[in-house]
Parts: sequence; structure tokens; C-alpha cells
Amino acid sequence: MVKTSIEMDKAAMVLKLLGDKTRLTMVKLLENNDCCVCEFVEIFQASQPSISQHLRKLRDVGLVKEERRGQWIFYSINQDNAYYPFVEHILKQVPNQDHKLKELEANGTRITCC
Amino acid sequence: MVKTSIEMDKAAMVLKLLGDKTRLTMVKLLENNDCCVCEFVEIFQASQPSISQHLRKLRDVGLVKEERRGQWIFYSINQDNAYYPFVEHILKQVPNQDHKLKELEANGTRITCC
DNA sequence: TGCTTATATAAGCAAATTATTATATAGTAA
DNA sequence: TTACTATATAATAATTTGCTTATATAAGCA
Repeated sequence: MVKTSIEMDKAAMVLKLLGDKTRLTMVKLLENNDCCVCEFVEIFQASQPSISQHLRKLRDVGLVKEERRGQWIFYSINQDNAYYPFVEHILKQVPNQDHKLKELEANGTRITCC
Repeated sequence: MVKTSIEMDKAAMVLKLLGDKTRLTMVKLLENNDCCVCEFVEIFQASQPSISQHLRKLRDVGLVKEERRGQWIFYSINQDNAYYPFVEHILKQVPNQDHKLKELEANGTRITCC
């Protein structure tokens, strides 16, 4: 714990952010992969605005960053974020989700961008 | 992670439960202390029904248990709960809150029950 | 017994969250 | 240029959450 410990209200805020199955899975995927929005739309079978809004929440606290590549926007973990060490610990407790990306490929659903 | 890892939707559910400053602090206090409801009411300066409702959510997932002692009801962590190992890891990342109980004593606000 | 204290629960409401629908922006390609 | 694709944002609707107020239950005590 020492001096680097996260404050209580910040911790609660981050936990609430991760306390949603979609966002938790997103962050877990981003731990090992850069993903573009269309992949998330496929994986979660959700509407594009819904996915964008989840990503925005993650972006707003600085946990992920975006990068345009041509017409696609890729998201990745922002390891420099102050909350990342805390998040990392939590993610370690949670099962790997990379099979969700594999399934996209298998389906041939993995789209142009990837 | 191995075979004991928590499922994604369960993990999200637990994170959401802890994603509230009051509940997170409660659980952190209960990590080292048994507490009665009136202590929580004092500590959080919240109404008694509000505290009871937070405790109920924690009880509903089995993370805490209650025990009547005379006219008071004491809450404690249920270490046997399936989610406890996950919760424990998170609590380790969060600052100790025991000073909140100390302050009750100092104030003389620490009531009859304790 | 009746009164008081501690706690839980139910009902109602306001605030916050999530999803949907519609529209805007930016890139790519004809 | 126009048309199309990928994404973001805004407005709105639906759902969930957390608080308050009121009431119920259970223990202790006169």
C-alpha cells in the first residue's frame, strides 16, 4: 500500500467503471491487443453508439487511448495512466478473453480493418 | 488465473458492488474489524436505512454475514464466500480505513454497542 | 405490559446510467 | 465531386441506483 495507494473515492470510481461486463471485457482484451471499434461491435453484438459510449468512459478517465489508422480508430491501453497499476491487478484476477478475437477470425467476421 | 478464476459476469458484478465509496469502505473496514450498524451510520454520516441497504447488497451476494449480539447486529466478512479471494486482492490495493473507527472512539461518538 | 433502541424493509422519488435513434464528421474510393 | 464506411456525438427513452420517509420487527428495560 505505502504511498502509491489509490484514494478511496478514486478506487471506487475505477471499480464502478470496470463494474460492467462490456467494459471489463474490453479492458481485458486491450491488455494484450489493440482493437478497433468495429471489432468490439462484432464481439459484443452491440450497437456502434453503445460501444463508442463505453469507450468514451474508458477514455475519459485516461485508461485507454485512441489512434486513427486510415479510416479506422484503434484503441489501446494507456499504461501511463495513474490508475493503470490498480486496474492491472484486477485484470490479473480475471480470465483471458483473447478467444473472442480468435472467434472473429474463425467466423470470417473479422472485418476489413483487421 | 488457472481454474479458480472468477467468470466475467461475476467479476463485473462484484466490481460494481465495490464501485461505491460507502460499500468499498465498509468492506475494507470489515476486513480487519467486526462492525455494528450504528458504527457505520456514524462513520458515513448517513441515514440508518441507507446504511442498511448498502449492507443488504453486500449480504445478498454473501460477502458479509450478520450476527445478532443482544440488541445489536454485527457484520463481518464471510471469508468462505466464493468471491472473497477476488475481493481480497482488490482490498489489498486500497488504503486501510481503520482510522475511521479510531476517530469514533476519540470523539466519544463510539456508541454503547462497542 | 408498554416504552425505547437498533435494525430491516417497503414505497416513492430524484439522479445517474445505459441503450436507442438520429445526425455529424472524417476518411476512402469511384 | 458524390457515395460509402467508420466512428463520434447529441437527444431522448428506458432502466437502475441510492436516498428519503414511513413502517415493521425484535430485543432490552421500566
